[in-house]
Amino acid sequence: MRTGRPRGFCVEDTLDRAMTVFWRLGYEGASMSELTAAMGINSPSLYACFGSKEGLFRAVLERYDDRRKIFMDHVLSAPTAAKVAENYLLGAAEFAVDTGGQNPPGCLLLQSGLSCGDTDIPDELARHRAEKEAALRKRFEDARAQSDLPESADPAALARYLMTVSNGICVQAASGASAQDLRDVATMALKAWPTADRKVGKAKTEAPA
Amino acid sequence: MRTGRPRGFCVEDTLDRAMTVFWRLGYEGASMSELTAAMGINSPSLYACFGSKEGLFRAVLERYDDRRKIFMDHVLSAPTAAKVAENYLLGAAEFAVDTGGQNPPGCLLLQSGLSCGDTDIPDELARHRAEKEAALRKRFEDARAQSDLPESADPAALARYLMTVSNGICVQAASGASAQDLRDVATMALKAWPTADRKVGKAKTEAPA
DNA sequence: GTACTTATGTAATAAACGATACAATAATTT
DNA sequence: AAATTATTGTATCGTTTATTACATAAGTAC
Repeated sequence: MRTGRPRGFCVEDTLDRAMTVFWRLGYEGASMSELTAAMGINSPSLYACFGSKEGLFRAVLERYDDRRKIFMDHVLSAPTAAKVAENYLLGAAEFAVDTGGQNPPGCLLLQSGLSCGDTDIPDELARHRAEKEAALRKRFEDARAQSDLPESADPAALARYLMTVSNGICVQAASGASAQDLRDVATMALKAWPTADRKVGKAKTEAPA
Repeated sequence: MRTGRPRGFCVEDTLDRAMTVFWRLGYEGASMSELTAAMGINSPSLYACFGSKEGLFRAVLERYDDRRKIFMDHVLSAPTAAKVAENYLLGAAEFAVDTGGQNPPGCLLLQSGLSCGDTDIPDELARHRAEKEAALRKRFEDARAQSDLPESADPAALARYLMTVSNGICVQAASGASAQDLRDVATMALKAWPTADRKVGKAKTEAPA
């Protein structure tokens, strides 16, 4: 068994509390004293466990990703590309206003460091966001290969579109938009989703669903 | 005339340089030493002129608004609501990647302080964004009153939708998206724009101006 | 029980932060 | 020319920042 004095706190719990602080105040705005206070530990314990402030933040990011992965897996497993898009945007709308736990509305990947002073945190966050976009793109490539999307559709553009709206939704949530506001935005954005190709010589209008 | 030793620098020039720093590093990430270095003045001059770091930032915001107002006036003066939406989103796409001067891609109203430590900067920025949204909403209310928008259209929801996409575009730009990427996103988002109501038995469509 | 190993709490570290005191300077006003 | 007034450069203020020494505590291994 592991020797030495056992750790007196639960790593996951402290990460959740640190996440809330980073989320609310941003990476730079979150001071070590605020973090240790929220986590209920002293700084030496924090440094022994996470190495540095940046190390703590990366651990928080990893935990955040774990949670988002559950959501993304659910989204990506939808039967059609259109349903993937719908699940993603409506899910993002719900997620953005869900202050479950004590997290502020919005998205950690945006709030914690869209811009930053001395570190490469913004790049790191952009990379995480790009990963989500890549997952969507791949899903849409598959969909097109299976004729679930028209040939004229551009999987990368569709994925980017969804990410753009999703990020916008997070910003709106952080600014105080309501759940219904964001659902409406998501629903409207989905109206732009491509339908089957229409070839020349065929009827160009279609009845609304 | 004004007595005393004259100021040795141009206020507007220094504001532009400070804007770049805030834009790139965020409100908190921008240190006074970095600001004074970029502005080419010493801290006493800065404090004499702007009062404090926050005072400087608000002056920068005001200058930023002046510039955006020119853009918004142009957008709002478009003849139809649909054209307003198109000008706004495509304009946002151009603006977001335009690093004219030395500004980073994106939008100051997002990058400089989506989250922040000790000040109410995020609220202040949200208020500025809300003003833009309100201007759009008002324009769409007028449009609906003039039957330029269907009666079923919700001006507030339309304005919020555009702001959401616009904010998302700014985030994408800050993450390195290309101008063409963003134009494509804007174009796709515009596909969701409402067209004339179709009522049963009555033709409500009208010829475009 | 003694040695070893890891974690904890207190207190302190150097560096950076935003903000000024002060004397010198450069203009207008009388 | 003397008095007044605002700006400038240098150098520094007290705080706060992230990060550690160090002695003590709490476990396992022998």
